[in-house]
Amino acid sequence: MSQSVEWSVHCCLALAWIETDQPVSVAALSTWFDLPRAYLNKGLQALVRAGILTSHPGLRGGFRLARPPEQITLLDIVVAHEGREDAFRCTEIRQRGSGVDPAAPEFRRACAVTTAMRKADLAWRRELAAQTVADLMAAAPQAAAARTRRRHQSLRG
Amino acid sequence: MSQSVEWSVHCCLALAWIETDQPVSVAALSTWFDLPRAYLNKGLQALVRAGILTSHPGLRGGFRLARPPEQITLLDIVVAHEGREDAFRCTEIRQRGSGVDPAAPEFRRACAVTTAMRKADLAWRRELAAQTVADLMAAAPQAAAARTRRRHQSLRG
DNA sequence: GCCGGTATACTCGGATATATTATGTCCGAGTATATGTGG
DNA sequence: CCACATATACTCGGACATAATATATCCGAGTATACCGGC
Repeated sequence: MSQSVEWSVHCCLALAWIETDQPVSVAALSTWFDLPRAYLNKGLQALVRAGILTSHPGLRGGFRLARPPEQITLLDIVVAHEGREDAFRCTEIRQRGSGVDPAAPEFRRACAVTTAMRKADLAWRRELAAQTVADLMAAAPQAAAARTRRRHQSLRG
Repeated sequence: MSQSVEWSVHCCLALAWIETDQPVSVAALSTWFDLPRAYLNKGLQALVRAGILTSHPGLRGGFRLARPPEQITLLDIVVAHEGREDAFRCTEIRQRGSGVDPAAPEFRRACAVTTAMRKADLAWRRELAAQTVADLMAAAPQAAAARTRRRHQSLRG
């Protein structure tokens, strides 16, 4: 899985802990987490396209959460990066080779292999969808939230 | 996910349906499924290293299942290709940046983000481990098994 | 007819290219702010 | 002192390189078979 997913989740957490409407620049976030600024920006753009964040150009610009942390799931963030399609791609190799009629009734039903894989994929997605950014905020230690707010304060000073 | 996973599962199904101890060459398998022979071989080698298949060189050589279909899970096959580690890689970015003491007590506990991701990963693995090749044999239409056996017969003729 | 040695055709296995994707970098368009100027 | 035009510094956004990985291919080492000659 893309590294950007991890970065994005931590950035969303930080933006949620700030508890303010003023945007946070990618420069600040990249400094806080010691990440390559330009590439982090690329990842956050994906979240903007997915409607998870909103971006604001100009001085004092940056990124904000597009909606409350309770309404942002891990699945949302993962899908923003990896896309909505399953990790397992069925290419229907059961229909390949000579002497196979693609119109045969047996192919009306989905491939058994694909069905099994999709079942696992759905379980994975179900767990991701059950965890919101707000849940992570509650699970993380208070020190993490405090550190984020401290860092945010020291921006203006 | 690697394409080889799909190929491997279908090959294991074929080997199970054959119901014989004589090995099947990668040449035959690649013909049956219309796949690149050499690259399919590479994928099956991974299964051999994982102990799922056994390989037999020489004339009339090929691949066999190393154990009964009931004892081969989808997780076994996936792990043989993708490795045992989680798709999500935690790089502990919570500890990065200036003014963070890596020895702080808060870091004794696992990263909340990683924990959430791992929970989803475990659910995925649980579903994969619950499905054996034998289960797939039962779920697939009889026509698939029959076609495989027919193909195997026509090898010697 | 039977046995043993040998040639052979076929097998896997790993070393070697190519294509695709992920990662990383750079610079420009655009905007909110700060500043200076005139009223 | 206030309003306004302007300059400016800072923002994101996408176009452009590089590294890593997945995909594909080729050729060699090794083996079970088939063949052939000798007994």
